[in-house]
This record gives sequence, structure tokens and C-alpha cells, in this order.
Amino acid sequence: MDAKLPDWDARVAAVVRAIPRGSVLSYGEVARRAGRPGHARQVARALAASADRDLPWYRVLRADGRPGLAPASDAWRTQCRRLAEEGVVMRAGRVRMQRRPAQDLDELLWAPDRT
DNA sequence: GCGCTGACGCGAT
DNA sequence: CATCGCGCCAGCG
Repeated sequence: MDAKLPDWDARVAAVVRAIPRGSVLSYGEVARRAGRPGHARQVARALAASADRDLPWYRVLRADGRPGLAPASDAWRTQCRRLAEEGVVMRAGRVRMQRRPAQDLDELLWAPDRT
């Protein structure tokens, strides 16, 4: 019904804050946990829009394990540094993360959101 | 109101 | 593995 979900940003923030120290999540995974499978881009936008400094946004990476920011950019370096501080190991500019064990294609296509 | 853009994802090449 | 291309969706000219 109401597709506006004014608390979307808040939800994303909550999910991100819940990421344990030294661990990471992909944008897509965050979107899923926030109740909107497939909305990875909106997660990115939410993070970019958020002015919350305490938000561990750096624990959110792309599905391929690379930071979503422009390589060598200011924020990019910050992200790598903070991750390193938490013991997250990066290899060739990307974090080793296990790719999601492809669930049923059906579910992927229908992607019902659970509010 | 329309079209471009982007802190994405994934199969195909 | 590294790249490319296309699909998605909401925010913003």
C-alpha cells in the first residue's frame, strides 16, 4: 500500500548500526534486512543522505566486496582505513565475502517485501 | 511531468 | 577471475 515508508532511512540506519564490529554487509543484504529486497541503490542513497557520523557506513560494501565509492577518493580511503582498524582484511582492494548461495529464482523474481 | 543519474546486483562474455 | 551490459528505483533537475 503505502510505498513511501518515511522510516526507510531510519530502517537502513538501524540495520547498519546492527552490523557487528569487524564484520561487513553488502548494500543488497542491508536492503533485504531493511525489508526491501532489491533496493540496494536506495540503501546507498540513504547512507549518502545520512548525516549521522556515528553510523558505521563503512561496514557496507558492494556485493563483490569492493567499497561502493570512487577508488582513491577521500571517503574511499577512510572506509578502507576504518575497516582495517576493525581487522577486516582487504585483498586487491576488496574484501573476501561469501556470495549469497543463490536462493530460489522464483523468490528473487517476486521479491515480496515483508513490512 | 519526463528523463538522466547513481555509495547496486548479477548473469553473460 | 576481470569486464560489460542491462535491469531496478527513487531523487532531482
